[in-house]
Amino acid sequence: MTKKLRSKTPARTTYRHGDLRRALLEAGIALARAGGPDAVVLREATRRAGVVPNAAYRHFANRQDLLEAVRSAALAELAKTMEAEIARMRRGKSGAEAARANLRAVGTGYLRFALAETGLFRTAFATPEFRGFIGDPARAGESGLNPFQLLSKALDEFVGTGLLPANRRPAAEFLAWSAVHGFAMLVIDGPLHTVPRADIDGLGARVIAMVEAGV
Amino acid sequence: MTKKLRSKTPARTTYRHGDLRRALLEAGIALARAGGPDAVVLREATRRAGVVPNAAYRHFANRQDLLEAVRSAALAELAKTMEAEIARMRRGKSGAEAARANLRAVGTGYLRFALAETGLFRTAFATPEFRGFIGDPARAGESGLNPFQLLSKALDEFVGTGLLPANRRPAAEFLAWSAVHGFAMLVIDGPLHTVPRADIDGLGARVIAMVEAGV
DNA sequence: TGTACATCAGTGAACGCGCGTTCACTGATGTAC
DNA sequence: TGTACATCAGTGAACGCGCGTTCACTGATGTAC
Repeated sequence: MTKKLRSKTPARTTYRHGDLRRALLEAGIALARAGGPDAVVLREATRRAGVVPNAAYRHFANRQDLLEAVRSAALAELAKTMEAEIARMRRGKSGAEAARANLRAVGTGYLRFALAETGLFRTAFATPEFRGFIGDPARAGESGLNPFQLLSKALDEFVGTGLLPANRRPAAEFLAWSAVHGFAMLVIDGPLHTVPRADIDGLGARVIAMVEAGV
Repeated sequence: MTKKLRSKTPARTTYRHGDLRRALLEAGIALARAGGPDAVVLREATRRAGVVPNAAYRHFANRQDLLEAVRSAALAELAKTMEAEIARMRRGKSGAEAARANLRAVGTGYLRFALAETGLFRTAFATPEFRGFIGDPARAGESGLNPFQLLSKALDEFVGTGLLPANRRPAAEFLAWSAVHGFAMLVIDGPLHTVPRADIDGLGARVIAMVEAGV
């Protein structure tokens, strides 16, 4: 089937849309970016794609199905942000120094995404069970690892370079994740919401230091 | 799809209800307990109170006003759970030992409430800004301190007994809170949801230990 | 080569849903005289 | 003491809202012959 590239603008001259699935997904992502998971409204996505509401049912089973696709995209974007931070902070380091930079980058990238793309971040985690989060390759970044796997890898490296005793390694992901995730929530939705960005960055660094020291 | 419970009511014999405000608030709390903030539906609260929907407007300005009242009640309950844990764990200790027990109790009580009263916990924090959370006496427990103040006090005691250098005290609330809050989220909504309770308690203790060690 | 036809993407219209909220009312109650 | 009356808690009916979803359709496209 030949795919025609069409703009996302509603003015369509052909009867067929061309790539409606992609257009709906992108509209959904835009909605999530602006307003979080509840803003991913099927009718609004079709409106933005310049199509009648029920046309969406040719490409998604229902609203939930669209939302899941948006979630996957959000997780992949989170992974990419983390990977970029890792590449940046790790440059020119090796051994224990690199391992430290790596773990910090994982936390920093996570926070960076949470603060810059709040709507997508909330969408990524807006589901009971974080379904499929751990070990779903569809939600990965460039490296093929999803956000959870990037964290795991960073902790493995901590053990490998002797920064973390092997007996404290199990489940350490959840300690680190708790601290950084909780901090993100306090900033996004909570009492730190109105604190200036520079102070937030400083506090974020202390959270990550707490993880390094306490894990 | 969960079936919505329509509540029947003891038929009223008088024209006046008697204490409709309290009845609506309690219905709201029950709804929040069972289903979180979105479940606090004005019409359902009036149904449970055995009253016509618009009767609620004699006692609350609107739905949001009712929700705020429910939120306050939820925060007060959280404070009480924390106070109970503090009383229990602190018994017979003094000095640094008491300070440690106190901080642990703050974290443990917070987690205990989050896991036992998930709906109320989510309701308590279901608002931009956690409005009024820090320093609002209406949301306090028996001691007159709200949850945030209980944490602050515990950290002050850490400084007082020499467990924490004074220069690291500022904003330490947010480090501790991040870790424990994030952990609660991972358990309630996240990948730890299906982990057995005993393991959760063990992990929770490690989170709190991480805070103690890393703060 | 042209053309008949099957396929299926998008249309048009309509649904039921439960919600929050507004309006004009009714009737029990407490109080002033 | 009784009674008129103001107050205001709760009633009854109705609204508009936007949503997700279903149904029967139309018409552009690719392919078999």
